[in-house]
Formats: sequence, C-alpha cells, structure tokens
Amino acid sequence: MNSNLAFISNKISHLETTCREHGMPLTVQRRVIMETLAGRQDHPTADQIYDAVGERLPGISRTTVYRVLEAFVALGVSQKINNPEAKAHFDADTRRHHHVRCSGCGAVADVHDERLNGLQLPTETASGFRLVDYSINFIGTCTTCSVH
Amino acid sequence: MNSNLAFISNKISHLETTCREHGMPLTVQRRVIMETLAGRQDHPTADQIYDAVGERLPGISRTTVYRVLEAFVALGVSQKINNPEAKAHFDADTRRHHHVRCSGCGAVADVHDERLNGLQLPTETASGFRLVDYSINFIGTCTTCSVH
DNA sequence: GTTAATGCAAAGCATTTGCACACGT
DNA sequence: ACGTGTGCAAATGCTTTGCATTAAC
Repeated sequence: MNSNLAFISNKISHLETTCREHGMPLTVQRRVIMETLAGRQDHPTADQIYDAVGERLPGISRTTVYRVLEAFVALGVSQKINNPEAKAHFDADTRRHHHVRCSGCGAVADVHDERLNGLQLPTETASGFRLVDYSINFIGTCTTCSVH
Repeated sequence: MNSNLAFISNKISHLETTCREHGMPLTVQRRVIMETLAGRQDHPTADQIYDAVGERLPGISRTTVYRVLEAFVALGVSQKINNPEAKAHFDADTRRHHHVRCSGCGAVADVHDERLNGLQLPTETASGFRLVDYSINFIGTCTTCSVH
C-alpha cells in the first residue's frame, strides 16, 4: 500500500520535528514504535505493539513501549482511541475519523464517509460543556462474523 | 430529580423481567448495584460502583460487583462505554445517546441533541463491516476546566 | 430442594515507578 | 559532557478464577 508508506514517512518526519521542538532525542525505539503503529490499521494495544516491535528490536522493554506510547499521546502525534475494554488502544492517525467495532469479535476498523464530516453539531451541552471535536463509534459486524 | 427516580425504578422492573426470563435470581446485590448505577450520570468504573454500593451493603465483595456488572452487560440492561482509559466504565442507560469527555479533567457527561438522532449514515464500510448503531464521542471542556 | 450467586483468597493481565546505566544531541 | 531515555525489577491497579458457602426461587 503506497499511501500507507507515505503516511508512515510523514509521521516519522512529524515525529522528528516534534521531538526537536521539545528537546527530546529521537531514539531508535521511538522511531520503530512510530513506524510500527503508523503501519497498522487495527488500533493495537501497547502489548500488541510490544510484540510487533520486538521482532525488529529484540531487546526492547515493555516499559519503554508503554512510556513511548504515552509520550506520543502527550505530544499529540498519536492518540488513544475510545473503546469499552480495560486496556488502552492506540492510533497514529490523529485526523478526525471514525471507528466500527464488531459486536461479535471486537475487531476495529476505520470508517470514512463524506457525510460524517461537517455534521451539524451542538457547541454546548445542557451541562455546560463546550464541545470542541468529535468522533463516531459505530457498532457493526465484520465480514467474518456476519458469515456464520 | 423525579425523572431520575422514574428511570431507576424502570431499570429495576426491567431487571426483574430480564432475570426471570433468564432463570437468574434477582439478588439484593444485583438490585442495589442497578439502583446505584442507574442513579448516576457519571459513568462510573466498577470500583466506583463498589465504593458506592459498599455504603448500603457493607459486606459486598468487589468480585460480585465486577461479576454483576458484566452480567448486566451480557443481559443488555447496561453497557460499557467507550473511553480511552485502561478501565471499564459503565452506564445503565442503553438507549442511543452520546458523551462528552473533558480534555482537561476527563469528566464525562451525556450529550442530548435532536440533530444527533437520525443522521444520514453509511450502512457499510470499505472494509466490509455492516454498521448497526453508533454513538458520538465529543471532546470538550467542562465548566470547571474552562474557567482558569 | 435445586440451581445459581456470593465471598474470599489467590492468580492473572495491564500499567506504572524507582533507580542505575546507556544513548542521542 | 549533558540531559533525557531505556531496561530491569518490583510495585500497583484492574479484573478474573476456583472453590466452599449462602441465598433465591
């Protein structure tokens, strides 16, 4: 997938810039973790990233993976995605987009649809919250689960 | 809040029916946990429910709270809500509605707006998921956090 | 009386912390 | 060289499991 390669190298450049701006060294670990996360569309957990990164950096520590992912979120170059499970899932794509979760197996995929951008939305709630951004969580059925 | 009392007793009746249908005894613990969860709008974690329930049922076990909440989800009388944290949050309201999370302090509130129901939505994604339902996660600022 | 739920203790995952050493700039 | 990041080991937090006891129907 060419567009994905472009996305990855884009994220890496962005990471270089951001690290420099914050006086943070761009370590091998950070680079590989970003490449790994940006190369996936399945919104992995920290441990899944750890497993995947381990193939390229056998000595890496789980602690580092957790710390780097948190750092990415703090820097705004990645995000944690909303999910009902008791573990964090990460996404290198920080642009507004949406997700489906399969009610059968829990698999998650992105949802892209023109109509979901520029929705007519409230800017304030009854409880006084100011609304800044949004993303939509769909519940659905993946191809595998809709077969049986 | 009268409407809230109505909501709670409604949830309890629903729970009675559902338990009967499934041959499950309606224990004191289940009743109190449902009353507690239905009486809150802050989408508590299992431990927060445990703390609250402990005031009415001092001997209750944390295990029971976890098991009962999972049972409620399986029965469809409660749901886990999507959130970026590494712990489960619960909601007794299973009707379609939406949430804001304060980017400052993490507080969550419900969002009700006519325009958010009956949105023009895709029914299928590029990846082949069939979309069945949705809820919107807003990011915003709560009254406390917008002050400073 | 049956059947299923609860409580306890212990185990199992997910995540974080403290500290010595190594690395990026 | 300096300052921050990494790895390790241990601690903490959240959730689940096995088993004997208790409660709901």
